[in-house]
Amino acid sequence: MININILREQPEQVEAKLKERGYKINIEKFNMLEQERKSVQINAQELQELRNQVSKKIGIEKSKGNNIDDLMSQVNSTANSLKSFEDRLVNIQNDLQVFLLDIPNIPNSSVPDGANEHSNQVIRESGSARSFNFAPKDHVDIGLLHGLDFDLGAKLSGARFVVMRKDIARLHRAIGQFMIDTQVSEHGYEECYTPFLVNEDSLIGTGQLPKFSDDLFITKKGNSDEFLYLIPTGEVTLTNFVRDVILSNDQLPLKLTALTPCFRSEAGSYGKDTKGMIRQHQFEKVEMVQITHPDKSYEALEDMVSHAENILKKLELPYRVVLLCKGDMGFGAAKTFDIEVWIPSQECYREISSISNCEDFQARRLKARFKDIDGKNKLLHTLNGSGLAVGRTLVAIIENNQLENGDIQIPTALINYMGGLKVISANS
RNA sequence: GGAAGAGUGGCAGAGCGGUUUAAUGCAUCAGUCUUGAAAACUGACGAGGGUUCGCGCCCUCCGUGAGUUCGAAUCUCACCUCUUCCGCCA
Repeated sequence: MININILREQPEQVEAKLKERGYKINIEKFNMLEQERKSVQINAQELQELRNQVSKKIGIEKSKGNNIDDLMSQVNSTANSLKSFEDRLVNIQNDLQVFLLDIPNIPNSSVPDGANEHSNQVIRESGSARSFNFAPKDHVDIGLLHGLDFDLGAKLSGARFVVMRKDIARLHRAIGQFMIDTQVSEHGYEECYTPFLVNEDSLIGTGQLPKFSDDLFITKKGNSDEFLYLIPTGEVTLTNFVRDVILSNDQLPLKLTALTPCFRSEAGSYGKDTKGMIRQHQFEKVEMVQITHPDKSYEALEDMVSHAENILKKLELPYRVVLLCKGDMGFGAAKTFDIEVWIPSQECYREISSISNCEDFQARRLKARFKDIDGKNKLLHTLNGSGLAVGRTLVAIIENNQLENGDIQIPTALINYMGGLKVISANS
């Protein structure tokens, strides 16, 4: 949620900045809502004050045994209009909230202009795409030899689900373990285990709701009308740790990580990446979250990018770091770096991590604050990023490390996690 | 799933229809004293919002949501969470 005060004071600037990221804000509507809110709120509060004072008097006079009829009629005469102003205030504040919750974050000034991914900037590349002396296969064909079974996934659950068996299943598990171990032991994150089902408040806090309910899976509790959402990312649970919390300065930064499954409906991506593991309804991801002092968040963003890069370096996978332009960023982000890994079969880089500084956008929704040295409560900054997506990493390893006979070479960093296995063989 | 009890400011804990501005203690912060610290003393000390150039004034919040009342932390109803016991269960 953007700062309503900035919207009040500099509506034109806000409008211009949001336009750059492709959002048209209705300033006229906002001004109307604000104007009404103001007058209704003042009226309501004045009547409340009157009621409070008269009620107090009634108590005093009554205890003295005096007649209170006049006071009673005085307060009763305003009761109806008080009720109506109070109701109107609730409604108008609701409308304002809905209006504000719909608005995406304002991009940081260091974010390049541009309407879509074509304007993203490649910051750096690492490693070079391996040259094959045979025609490399894609991970679906190689995976077929190793226990990667999309047909079985479809039978059990439908499209965009997969079953892994044998060495591939183990490799997948090894990747996740390796990643979270590295985040904890080398990068100083606190390991967490969180629920995978969350309530509405949590999703509003991180910005998935109310706007993007289409992208989520909803679960019903038995036959009751209670329901919970499956998390689309570990960001939701980890970031919501600080919802309604006031941290002290010495608790910052909070660095959290978790290996969680993620569930996405992928509504609106029909026909995109239909083959293979790139885009699944269910996948695993190691999430990094940092909760920082507002002065430190951009430093933390750079750190988090390096933390994700470190994983790819250890896995010896070629990748590049991309700075997203204004038009390509997610709803809550003020600045985002994507890390893309080389996928030989597609001869292109594909997103394997996305790391964002949300500044105080989520913190305002979450009421996540800290007590500054001046004793005032101020909003924190929240950052999140993948470190990394496990399924896509598996794809990258399968394809980049394939041998001509269909075997897959295990990256050195994972050999211990594979019980010493250096190659997984198609015949085993 | 059943039974009983409980949810009040950072923590502990009083208040159970009006003169409360939520007592008191601990913790925290500032000051006095001290070479310094501790102790003692003095004072400050929840959150959000409205309005004002500012001092300030005002509103809302005692698990959540409805309700009763001129007036609710206090009464009623529903829900949530926690504790204890019983049942079931990985």
